[in-house]
Amino acid sequence: MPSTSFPVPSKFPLGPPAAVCGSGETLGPSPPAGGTMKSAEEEHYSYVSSNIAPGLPLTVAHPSLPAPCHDLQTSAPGVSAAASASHPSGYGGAVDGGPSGYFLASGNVRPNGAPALESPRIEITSYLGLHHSGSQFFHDVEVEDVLPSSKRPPSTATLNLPSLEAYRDPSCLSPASSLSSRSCNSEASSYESSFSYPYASPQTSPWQSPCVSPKTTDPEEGFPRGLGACSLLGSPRHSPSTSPRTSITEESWLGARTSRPPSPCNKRKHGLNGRQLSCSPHHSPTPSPHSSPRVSVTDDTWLGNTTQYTSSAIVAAINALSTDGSLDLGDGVPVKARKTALDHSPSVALKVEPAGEDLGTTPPTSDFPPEEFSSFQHIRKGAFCDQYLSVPQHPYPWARPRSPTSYASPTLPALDWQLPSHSGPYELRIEVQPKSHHRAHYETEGSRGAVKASAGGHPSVQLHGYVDSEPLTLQLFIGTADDRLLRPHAFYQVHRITGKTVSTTSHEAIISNTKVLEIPLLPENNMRAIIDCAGILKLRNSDIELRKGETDIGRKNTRVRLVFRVHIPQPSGRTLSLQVASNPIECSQRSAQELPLVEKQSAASCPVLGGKRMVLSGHNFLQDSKVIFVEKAPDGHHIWEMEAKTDGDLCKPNSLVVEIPPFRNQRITSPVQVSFYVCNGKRKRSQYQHFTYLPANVPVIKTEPSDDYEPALTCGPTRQGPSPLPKPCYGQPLATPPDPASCLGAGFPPCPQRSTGMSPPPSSSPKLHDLSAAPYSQGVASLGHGHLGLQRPAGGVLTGQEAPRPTGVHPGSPQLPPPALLQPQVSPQLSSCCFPGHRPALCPNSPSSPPPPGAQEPACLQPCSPTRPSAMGHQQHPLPKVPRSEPAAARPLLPPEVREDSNHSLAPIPVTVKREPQELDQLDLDDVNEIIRNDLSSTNIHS
DNA sequence: ATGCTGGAAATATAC
DNA sequence: CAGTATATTTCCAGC
Repeated sequence: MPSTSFPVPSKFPLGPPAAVCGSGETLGPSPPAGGTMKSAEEEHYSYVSSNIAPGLPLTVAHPSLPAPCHDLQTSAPGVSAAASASHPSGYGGAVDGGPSGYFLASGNVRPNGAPALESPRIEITSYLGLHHSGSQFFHDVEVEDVLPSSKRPPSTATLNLPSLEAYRDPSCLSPASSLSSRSCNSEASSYESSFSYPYASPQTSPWQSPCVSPKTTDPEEGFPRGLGACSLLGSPRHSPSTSPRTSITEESWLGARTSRPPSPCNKRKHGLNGRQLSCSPHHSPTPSPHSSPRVSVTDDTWLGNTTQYTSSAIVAAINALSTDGSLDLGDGVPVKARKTALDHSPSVALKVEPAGEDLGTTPPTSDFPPEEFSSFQHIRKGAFCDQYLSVPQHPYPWARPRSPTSYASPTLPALDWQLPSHSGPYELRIEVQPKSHHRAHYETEGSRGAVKASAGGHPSVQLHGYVDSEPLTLQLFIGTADDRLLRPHAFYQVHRITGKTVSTTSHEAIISNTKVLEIPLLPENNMRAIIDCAGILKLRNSDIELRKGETDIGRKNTRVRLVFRVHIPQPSGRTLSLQVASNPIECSQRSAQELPLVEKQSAASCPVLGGKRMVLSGHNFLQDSKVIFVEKAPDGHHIWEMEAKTDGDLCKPNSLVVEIPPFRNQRITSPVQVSFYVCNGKRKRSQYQHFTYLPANVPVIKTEPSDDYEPALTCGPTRQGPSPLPKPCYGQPLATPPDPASCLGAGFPPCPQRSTGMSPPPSSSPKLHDLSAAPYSQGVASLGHGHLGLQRPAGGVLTGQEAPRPTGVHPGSPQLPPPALLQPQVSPQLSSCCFPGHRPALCPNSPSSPPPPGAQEPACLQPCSPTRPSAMGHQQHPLPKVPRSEPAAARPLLPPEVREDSNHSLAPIPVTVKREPQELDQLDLDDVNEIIRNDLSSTNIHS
């Protein structure tokens, strides 16, 4: 099929497309490629939609849903919108945020979207700013400038790439690009689905736009492919496998990029080298097969080659597109990869990204394939925003007409915004939680299937309170599961599963570098969807970490949450957005087999005297497992640590009985939140579980602590009571998510919505706090600890779980926290920040950069308003906040506790401070510092 | 033949 | 800087 499309190799026409849009153009290209390519059927759904989306309103609602359709819609629009918006604002985030809140009124703009979209375009500007890096996306121009011609051209389209890459991050472009490439590359192999994304592109990020557009669109599927196509180009060599590498391109580009050099790069390269070849710049590498994927990376590198690439890439791409493309690719690529690749060739292409880049730049144009492009283009243009989504989507003929719907809102809230799970009569709830373990698959592997429910079957989500007859679209993406605010996970992407065993139709879309699965919610099904179409794809850490804007590290950052969103059109013309996150899911093979996991705890609280027994339910408990209770200071330091007695005889792999130790201070007058974790050895610790000590005398009533949990937990409803077993507290958890409602809430703090309603409520408020707190805490803690969450103690908010992270998984986060947090959340801000400076990267990175809090915050506030996009709010908070939040969350809490603690005096029990924790923290810190360093260095370079 | 797994070797990183 | 411990990725093989 595709081939045809390809037709133009030039295809890369993407370029053209892009052109269309302007920035979008970039996208355009991609789409084409992708779109076309795609193959398939599956995709088509998407495609269609996508396309539509832009054009159409998503809304989707419509019946169309029926199938595929919906796809598009929604998301896209929203996204786009947002994206666009963002740009303008700044970075993406902003954009979104900008918008307003959730609701957005789409109305305004949206519906048509067009208008709105355009605005978004603005983004372009941004890009520019970004420039290259950022630019990735678009930039054709930019690219050109920057890049050597050779490269560019080929790549041209470039944009695409970005997009692809984009997958996630927006961050920075440039670097990203490289990254992306990698990603791409890698993907390539895998690709298929994924591909679409370009992952890499981190940059893209920025706004989405970049990404968005291109990718977005379709990401996946089609579009993406498009991208892919592009990529392909790039890849040339790789094409086969490597193609992906395209990345190379990127890297090459970068040259600078180098900056990043950081480890990742190195690693990769090495890797490549080692393995494949790579390295070399050119493709040469091509290396081997498999590796190929990686190789790509290597390639990436390399550079200069770009040119070469280009051509070759192009060729490759073409081939690919053509169909199959198979051809080429073949080479190195491992079988699997190949297959995929081929099929997807497009995908591959995508991967190529690099090429994309180039391409992007260039020319696009031309070629576009057929109609589609046009379509796309149109769409895009119109939409803009759409970008994301749409684009890709496809043009395919098939595509259906979309309906119209509604979707309007261009401005859907950014994915890193915290949204409530319920508002007014509506509640988005996860009826069946996913299993706590799901081994994610790499691009180089075949799918490992859909996420399943612990009791068999699959997770299910239902929207309660919706009485309209219009179908809606349920969005699903992979979110983080750490104690910071919920945001798209940089190292994991949702993977659409199709086949005989899948009963739920779905469509992929890429929003701001994050793959989003769109699933129809039909009134006839009581607005309930069985999620049997969602797998989890793991992106190589090295590919993601190189992205410029990326501040998180992948190592030991293997837990995710399924995040569901639904956008409900309101009579007022606005759109109400609800979100709920699942319990955490451990995606690492190793971690799943070795790390203890606490799913439930029979008690959530107990009087300071302790002595009660608590039953922990979970996995990987050993006879010698230890349960450590910890009280953390706001800054993350462990004020008190106590090993609880366990009954070895009663220990089973799935359950552990512990005796709650007495708290160090028997005189507390208010509940104190502490944490505990199960330790199977040095680096084998479970996540932190929340626990609350109650004043001995006081009959405390509050439940707050539990709030979040409570629902879930409830465990100790009373707290004290250890009831055996209560529910699952989800200990893990990440907290929030667990509860449906809660989850969101947390995020938002600001938000009104929830808050409004909720705030008061335990959960909500708490949550909010949590979130904020958490971030901060971490921030504060700076490092390691992070967990401050605990602190919240008072509040009882439990964040979810934190992990005792020995590792530092989040390391980055913690420290970076600020940055990291910022980015995500703040997006807007960041965006803005970034934009201006480009440095998006900087923002993130620079720790220092504290974000312009002011700005952000403001934003936040707005969001807060219920309707609004809380997004901002939280985003901001996070960022700027570090400070703030902390204050808010942490401090509040702290005060009490802290005081007491500090006083110790009170505390009868001597406080024992373990160092380990600290060590851990240190580790984290180190990691963080390293990251920061890298970022800075890269930054400098750029500058 | 394909997709989904579970295992585990090969690598890459962290200590 | 080398060696060891861990974590991540890639491969294999079975169903």
